[in-house]
Amino acid sequence: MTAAAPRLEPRSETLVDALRESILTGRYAPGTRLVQEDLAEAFGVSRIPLREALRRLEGEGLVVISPNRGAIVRPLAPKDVVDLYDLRLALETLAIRRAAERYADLRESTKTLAAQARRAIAARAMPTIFGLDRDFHAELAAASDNPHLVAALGGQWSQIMRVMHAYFQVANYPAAVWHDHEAIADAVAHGEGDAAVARLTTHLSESRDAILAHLRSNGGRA
Amino acid sequence: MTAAAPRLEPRSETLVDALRESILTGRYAPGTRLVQEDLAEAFGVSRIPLREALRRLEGEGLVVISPNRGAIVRPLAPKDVVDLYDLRLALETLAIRRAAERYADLRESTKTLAAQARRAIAARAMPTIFGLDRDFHAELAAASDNPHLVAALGGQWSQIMRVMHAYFQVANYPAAVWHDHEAIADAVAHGEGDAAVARLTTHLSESRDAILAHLRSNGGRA
DNA sequence: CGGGGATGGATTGTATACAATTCAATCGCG
DNA sequence: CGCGATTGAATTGTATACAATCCATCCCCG
Repeated sequence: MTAAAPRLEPRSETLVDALRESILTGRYAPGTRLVQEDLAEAFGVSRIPLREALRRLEGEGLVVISPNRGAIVRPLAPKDVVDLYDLRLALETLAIRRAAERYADLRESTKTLAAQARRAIAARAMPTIFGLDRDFHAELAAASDNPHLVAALGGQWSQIMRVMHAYFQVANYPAAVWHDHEAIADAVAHGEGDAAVARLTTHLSESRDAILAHLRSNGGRA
Repeated sequence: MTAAAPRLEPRSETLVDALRESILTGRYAPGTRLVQEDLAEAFGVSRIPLREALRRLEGEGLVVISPNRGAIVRPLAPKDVVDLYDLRLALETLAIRRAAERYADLRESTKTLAAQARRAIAARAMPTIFGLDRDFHAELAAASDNPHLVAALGGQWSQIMRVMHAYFQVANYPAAVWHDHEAIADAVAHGEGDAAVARLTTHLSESRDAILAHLRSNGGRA
């Protein structure tokens, strides 16, 4: 297992995931210059697939590429946190409204969602928790039956993860998060869009404020 | 001057614009295979910058790339029109709300917007009209002072343009469009978010329904 | 005839090599 | 001593060449 397994997918695919991971976890801090040759050597590939990976991350908003000047990890100011959560609220509100409209078709998946939330309350390992949070919101998006919305939310989620990681390195997930998730899932399952949206609104506001408070106390650097 | 002027920007930059244009205008129809070598020869470049251009268009949702199978122009079904307009309404609603909140800071640009709309009523050339419509909504997005929202809307706009082009090849812009724009701009300029959103909602619904009716009568292919 | 597997052309994926651009440090001139 | 031009290393952008993959066709065997 130490030797590389034979590749099934193109290098640029795995590169995107590896680079994204490195950025989300803060291994490459905001503002860091991403020199193509260095990265290529680090990942054991040539610059060609690496450049494509950077282009895709640019599309996700994780890196900024200036022509002839190279790529940097996108800086992240407190205002970005506010803006991102504002946008996310609008998108997830739409997702919930559409999901609640078709709740009859969703009985199974919403039950799964709520059960997942309840199980998550017991979880402790940080990567697991991140994954569960991500999965919950991804499923919620999928329930909207709007692929374009799903894509838009997927793109934003990378940014959100970056923000959350900066925060949750020190603090722990408040248990309230999972109760919010359960409440949202239940409301959607009963077609109560307004209730679900209301809960989501406070859910996101609290997350955002907690992150902002943490950032400010730490001195929001770039 | 017939010879190519010295390039200022990288080839891939101009390529993205050229390819996007070709897709938006329908020169490359939905579902068309985009063979790298053919395109590279057509544009007089190698495949390397072309591949990067395709990656960026993938990020905009204009093309779909399957590993080892190549790229195609993204298909566009009637449901996509519904989903896109649903998403667009949510995004522009947020833009308007935020813009209306800071209307005091926006006096100049909203005046420009409204004036632009009035001038547009007289316009006749199709490319001009498209540009004016695009500019209006882009300025509206910018007025929100949320760069992430601007980026999200910018990505969606490519899709919208594709949809609109399919429609407006035969029909003409109804003059009502510009009156809607003017009304929206005025409402924003006075901080009346609700009124602006209401007008936007009908504006988009009408556009969407007109496009759907046209698509259905023509037989919605791919 | 009918189906499973080999085979070759077409196409994508990647490495290497080279050209073009940027940026900073240095030099020359006033 | 100050300031603009110059030069060169570092880095990005692109072309060419080659390897890997896919897909349709054909062949062989039942």
